[in-house]
Amino acid sequence: MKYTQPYTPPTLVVDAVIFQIVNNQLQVVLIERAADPFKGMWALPGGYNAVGETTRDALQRVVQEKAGINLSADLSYVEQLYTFDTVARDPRGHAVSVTYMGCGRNVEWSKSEAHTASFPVDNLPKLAYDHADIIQYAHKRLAAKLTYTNAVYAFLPKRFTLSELQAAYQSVLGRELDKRNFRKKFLSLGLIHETDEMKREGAHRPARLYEFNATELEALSRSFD
Amino acid sequence: MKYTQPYTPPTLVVDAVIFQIVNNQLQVVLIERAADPFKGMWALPGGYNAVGETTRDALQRVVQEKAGINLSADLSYVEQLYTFDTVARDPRGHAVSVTYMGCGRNVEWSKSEAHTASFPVDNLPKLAYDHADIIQYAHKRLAAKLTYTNAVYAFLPKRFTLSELQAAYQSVLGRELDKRNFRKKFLSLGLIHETDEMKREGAHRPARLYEFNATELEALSRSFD
DNA sequence: GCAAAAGTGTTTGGGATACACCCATGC
DNA sequence: GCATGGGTGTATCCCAAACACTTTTGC
Repeated sequence: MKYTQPYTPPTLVVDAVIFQIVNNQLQVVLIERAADPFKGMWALPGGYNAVGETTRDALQRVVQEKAGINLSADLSYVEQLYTFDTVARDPRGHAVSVTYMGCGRNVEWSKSEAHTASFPVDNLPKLAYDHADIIQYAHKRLAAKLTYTNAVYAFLPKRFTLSELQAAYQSVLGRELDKRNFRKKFLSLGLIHETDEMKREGAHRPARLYEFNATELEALSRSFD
Repeated sequence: MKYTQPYTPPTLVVDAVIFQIVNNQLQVVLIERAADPFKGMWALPGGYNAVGETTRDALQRVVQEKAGINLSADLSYVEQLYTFDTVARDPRGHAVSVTYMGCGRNVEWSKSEAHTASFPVDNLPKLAYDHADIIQYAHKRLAAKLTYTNAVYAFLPKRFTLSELQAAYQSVLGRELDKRNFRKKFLSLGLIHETDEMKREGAHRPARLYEFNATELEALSRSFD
């Protein structure tokens, strides 16, 4: 059966805000636009959503095409963010963007992708479209998410030290936390368990390595912070 | 300039979850479908989003057309919820739905709209499409929203009693709250102020009427509950 | 021995929870 | 005077916040 469609739909696009932490800085993966509009400016990886594919599938495809990143393989957490739809956001015509946010660590792109790079969220280049707004929105959501879920796991290796965990929080929240209170609180949440492995690195006392009990998103019993 | 569009976009639709509280029950406004698919079943008011109109504008239009409700006039709080996009959600073809949630009180529709009605969220009729999922998602989000924002104002008249306020919370959260603790906590948030007016009704002590300081959404200093 | 990060406890204040009775009114 | 909902206070417990020194290692 065919839709009796009285209206022409707008173009549908998807865009990805891909976060990772590098040198204790929260960074976003961007691509440099090769063509107009906004040629030479940086933008979120994104592209068209065709009929018959979900936005999540389209995202996977365009992030692979545009940035050489495999979403499912490289990002341990992906969620839909918001749908941006102001009529003038794309100068070529009305394009509705369903945006996603993803978090990973050491996100890799093929070397051929010379126009892919990762920038600190608090020091972004000039951005195309309304992408600066989208990133700001994503950052706010991410910070909130860390306070009431176990989402940090997405930024960390399988085994990690408590200092690394705390540093991840600090990078996302943008402020310092008290070491003793942080450890006490986090350990009391029961999300992680210690391993018998230590991390020894540099001229100082080795650090105990921990693991998450679950690497799927779950709500915290008491919200953090 | 014209898009060089390599893909045909899916159909874009908008759907509204309109909440109100009636007899201390959280209810949702639904319309009875007059045509296939899902003829005779109930559904969220919604419809096509044309190129050139924002989803918010399309929502306003279709909610007026389908349910005879004026969103801006009748609902004091509206927010975008989520975009549902599974390919099979509409049997006629791939339709991506940008959904919104709105809250109001005594939401009115014209008498001619015989196929519009309001149902308790915990006792819904058989619903078309994936609308049961959408309502469940909206309800969860609404409950969360009440705990960290002043969003309840949308369900209440300009002046209201503390018992009415508490009842609104209870209807949304689906559980009882302690009267003394509720009042102490809510008053300490500084969101409302008392007026010199009393509500006298029935054979019992009159109740002090209160007003919100702001009727725009704001975050609570300490989260509620 | 010294530089560097890991690790560790206690005190204090404030808010969450639990809980029961008197007040003002209409009839 | 009685039925109905409005209105009020206290004690306890847990958690958040503030805060500084010792431990283990590599060189």
